[in-house]
Amino acid sequence: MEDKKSKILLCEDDTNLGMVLKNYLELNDYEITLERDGRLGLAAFQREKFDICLLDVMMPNMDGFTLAEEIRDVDPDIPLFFLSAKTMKEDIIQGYKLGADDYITKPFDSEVLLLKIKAILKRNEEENRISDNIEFDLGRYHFNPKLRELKHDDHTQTLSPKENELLKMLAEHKNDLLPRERALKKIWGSDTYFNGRSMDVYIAKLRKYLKDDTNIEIVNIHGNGFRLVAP
Amino acid sequence: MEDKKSKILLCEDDTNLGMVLKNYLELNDYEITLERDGRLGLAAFQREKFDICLLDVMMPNMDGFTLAEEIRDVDPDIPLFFLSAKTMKEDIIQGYKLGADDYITKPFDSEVLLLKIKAILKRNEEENRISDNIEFDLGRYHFNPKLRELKHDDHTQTLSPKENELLKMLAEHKNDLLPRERALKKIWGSDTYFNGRSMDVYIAKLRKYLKDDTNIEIVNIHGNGFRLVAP
DNA sequence: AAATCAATGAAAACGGCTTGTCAAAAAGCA
DNA sequence: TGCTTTTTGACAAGCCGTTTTCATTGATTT
Repeated sequence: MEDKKSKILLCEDDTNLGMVLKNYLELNDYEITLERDGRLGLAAFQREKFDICLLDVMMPNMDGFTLAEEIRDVDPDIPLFFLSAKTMKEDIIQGYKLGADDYITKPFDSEVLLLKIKAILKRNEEENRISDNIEFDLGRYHFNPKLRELKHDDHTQTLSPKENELLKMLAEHKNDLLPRERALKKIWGSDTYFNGRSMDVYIAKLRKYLKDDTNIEIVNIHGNGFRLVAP
Repeated sequence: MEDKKSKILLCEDDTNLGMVLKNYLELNDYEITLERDGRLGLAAFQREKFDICLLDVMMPNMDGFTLAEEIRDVDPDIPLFFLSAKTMKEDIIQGYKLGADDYITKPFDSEVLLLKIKAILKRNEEENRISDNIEFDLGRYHFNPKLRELKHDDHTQTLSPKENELLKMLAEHKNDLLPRERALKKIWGSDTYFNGRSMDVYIAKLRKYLKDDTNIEIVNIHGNGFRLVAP
């Protein structure tokens, strides 16, 4: 499994600036989705998985602040940068209130922007690394995501990467809802019909692996997601 | 025992500063490889072995932070110094300071730099002396990487350099995952198709050497790496 | 309650990629 | 030069993820 490029959602209605920035960031090995207004930005966000969002404040259809709220509804943790010509103090304050990680006023130095992006992504990476060594007890089972190992008694099942990631997410939400959309975006990268079907296949596989402890169940919550029920 | 000169990788796009620094450090009995951009720096790093890296932050082709990440991939422990003009935003610097052993702002006093280099190298030398003499017990086997010797009962197998390095990495991660990519970058210099094939050949060789103790196994974790299972 | 559409469950087929293995070629080294 | 070490090439075997198909269940409308 290779290190994949980090994906950036860039919402900017100024086509010139948007394209220039897109090209610049692509040269620096990021994958950019550029949308030209807030509504399109939200659609892109709901469809794909991003590592960071760069939002222009003033855009047609939906402004950057509103878009930020919508995004925060779906993912409370994703880093947000606002790009804005406004130096109004109130705007900046509102930006940070919405949980912005940075508020960048135009014109800005693209090199500095790049370094800020890197800094944020690196911080997030390190946080992920901490949760990398977690293991789970599920009834009679013991689950080690790092080794992709699901044991019980003297049985050891090696999980495939996708099985492993899905079970890990379920275990992190043990006895709680794991929303379909969340899992699809995190593991499959986007919430589409076929990815959804694929996920169902994996749910079936996990159920088979876990069937030796009748106290453990993966319950479907229709139209919403799954819940791993376990002591 | 003879002291070999410590080798320093210096990446600096300002030719003047680069040459001055190179000469100064050479006068102080270090061996310097000077490269003028990030990509060349990485190439040099993969080609030779260094004791410390001095990286300019702003360079053509690949900036110092990115280069640092690449270097850390291959060798997580090598000391890194960043050299940078002062104009950078403090917070960015702060973010990256974590990975760096020092962050030096230009203009700097070369004498101070020299002292810092000495201090770091001395610390590392001591650590290396310790980790250099490690031996491993693997089931019935005893493995001495320094002598490249793998013994069991009255059998002694002398390992080739590559066999030795690979088994050493596996042993350092005993019962844990050794990621493919990590081993490839560290031992082969880069993660390419043919290097991967080569590594598989070596895994097969090691398995053959280790087959006399059935408690020892080198297990593949598909797409991920290998795990040396041993008591 | 019947009809209908959408969401889910389960099995199997397929294509692509990773790994295991053997052997020969190439590169290093004494 | 001979020897060991390492890389390359070819092929088989295995693993994985997606897609397809068909069956089932849940929600909604009538």
